Amino acid sequence: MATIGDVARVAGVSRSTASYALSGKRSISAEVREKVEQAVLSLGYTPNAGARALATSQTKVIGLLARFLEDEFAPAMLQYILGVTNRARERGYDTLLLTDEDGVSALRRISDSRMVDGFILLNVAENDDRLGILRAAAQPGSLVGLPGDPSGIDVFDLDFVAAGRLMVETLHELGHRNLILVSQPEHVLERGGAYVSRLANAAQDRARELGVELHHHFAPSSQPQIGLELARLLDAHPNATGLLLNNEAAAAALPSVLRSRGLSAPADISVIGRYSDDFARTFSLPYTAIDSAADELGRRAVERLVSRIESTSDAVSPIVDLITPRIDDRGSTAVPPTRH
Amino acid sequence: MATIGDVARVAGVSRSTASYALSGKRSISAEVREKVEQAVLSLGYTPNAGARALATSQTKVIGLLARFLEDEFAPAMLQYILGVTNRARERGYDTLLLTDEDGVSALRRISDSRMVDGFILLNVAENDDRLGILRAAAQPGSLVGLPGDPSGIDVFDLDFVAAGRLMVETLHELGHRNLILVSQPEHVLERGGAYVSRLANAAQDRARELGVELHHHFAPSSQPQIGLELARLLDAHPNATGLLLNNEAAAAALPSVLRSRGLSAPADISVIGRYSDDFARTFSLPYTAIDSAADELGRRAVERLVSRIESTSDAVSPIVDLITPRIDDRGSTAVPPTRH
DNA sequence: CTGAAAGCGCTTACAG
DNA sequence: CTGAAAGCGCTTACAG
Repeated sequence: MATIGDVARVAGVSRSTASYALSGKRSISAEVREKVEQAVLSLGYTPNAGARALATSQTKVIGLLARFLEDEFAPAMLQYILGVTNRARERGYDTLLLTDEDGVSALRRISDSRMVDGFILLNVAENDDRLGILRAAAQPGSLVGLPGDPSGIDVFDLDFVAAGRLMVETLHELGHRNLILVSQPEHVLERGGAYVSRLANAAQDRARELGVELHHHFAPSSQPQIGLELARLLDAHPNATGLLLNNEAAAAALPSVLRSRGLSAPADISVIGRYSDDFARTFSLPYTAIDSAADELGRRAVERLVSRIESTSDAVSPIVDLITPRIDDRGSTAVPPTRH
Repeated sequence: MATIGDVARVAGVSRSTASYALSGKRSISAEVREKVEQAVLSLGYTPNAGARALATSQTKVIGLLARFLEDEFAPAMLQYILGVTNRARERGYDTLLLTDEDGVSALRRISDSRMVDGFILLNVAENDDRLGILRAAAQPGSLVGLPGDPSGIDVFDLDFVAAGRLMVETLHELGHRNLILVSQPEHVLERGGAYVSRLANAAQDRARELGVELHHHFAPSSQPQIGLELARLLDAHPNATGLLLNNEAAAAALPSVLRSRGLSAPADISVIGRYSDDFARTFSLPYTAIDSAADELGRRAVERLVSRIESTSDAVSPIVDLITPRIDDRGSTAVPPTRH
């Protein structure tokens, strides 16, 4: 492989001149620039990334820490990952994907060896043990997922409080007064998925304010359990006219549950879910839903991280950026059916 | 960050001795080794990856090229990716995930800049334009997906010919003589997904040999089109007693299609799919299926790549490793119903 | 506007 | 068994 020395020799200039001609970091005569560019072309020169990293202390690589938890809907993760890799590339960065079981030691290993310029952490838990390492690391980081203590770090997440309120308000406005909220399993919460309770509590509070009866239940995240549980909940709350789903598996299972009971949405029951647009397409789910905005969260995390990496002053104060929930109306909500 | 120089100073030895003590590449007195290890611990020393890469020409990173094609079932990709990243880590490698639209230039960019020691290409097409670059690259590569011309490169794929035969044989043995095969859309084939026709042709040939009538159809890969098409096929072939699905969306749509027709598998119709075990779990699909073995393919590709990277002689001849299809019996096949 | 030189942090022949 | 030195391929002050 050609080196900058080869380029310099072919162009008949010094190595420093060749380097400056390529970086544009000092003025170069048109003539010399031309010769250098010719040499680069004829030699097919590309800078050696390791050498450049050593000289500049910049790798142009972002470390992406993905956690794959049991009982989590893994395909959803792909949207976050693509949001990150694609936007990173647009900003001139490549992505090192870290899927180690032990995120703490992966983070330490990559940080200490200076393999990346910054980190993005996915699936951040309420009390995430990776945050201590990240705060002490030499490289900046962005989180996707709001932890209990976000101090000192940039955080991006869906506004689950607003999401819970929005779900209730939307059906309340249509005239619903009796709703069921199906959350993810309780152990997701115990593991640190505080967004589950953020949404549920906000929904409860808003329901109380509006005089709406809200039945909140944690439910399994896999078939066939979730299907059975949905049927049980519909039996248990016969007066409920609306179903709020903060549980992807429940959304996927609902069509067949409704069909087998001879019900349809929104004629018999209104439904609002919370999942990604992509998830809706994959499963062809017909429900109005709050988009979880996975790719957008990934993109924002990258933007912020890159500007922090490239900013000279490191006194930029950290932000917590909660995306305002947006409803994708797929026509599964309506006024409640008139009882007879 | 501490350097090897710091370690040497604290341990009271030369930098080369410190380096050798850590690599174990020459014999070191127990006493010196002890002092060096102490120094490493007290300083929290980790080698700088860029410097090491520059000195050794080894990055300990694998480049993973993933293509996300329209009309492809994206979540399936995640299994391949995890198979690769996890096995790579076990072998001491990290993974650079490349999702560039233009795989050709991504491959060239990463190869020329010496950012990785080898490549794994996912979703390889019949006539994949990345292969030319890969063959000319300084780093070795493994393919997941069999191209038309695999010469000179290690290839890993499911044996789709055997899969087609196996599907037909399994139902033939049970007594079925009239089958429908649902393939992915024809444009998947046109785009280079030759596995579609490899499976279909093998199934056709085997059916002919066994005196089985086989109706082969390309079908859409998204809802609601695929559901309608399945219904149409069942109408068009009322005497068919078995359904072979080489189309993930068809498998996902089938439960509701059967239910709405009052049919059930295997009582009324036998079903064999071809998708990953993980896919079956996610959608809780009840069908017997040939596992697409995504993670196993990823793992094998890594094993081979690593041994090629680390082998001194580069005269190792390339292999084409086709995984023998394995049927996961979920009870959706039986003897055909007796007509009356 | 350009060049000679130092330095980034490692590894590894070469000498002893 | 250990050390001094060269070299990997860049970038960037320092000098002119």
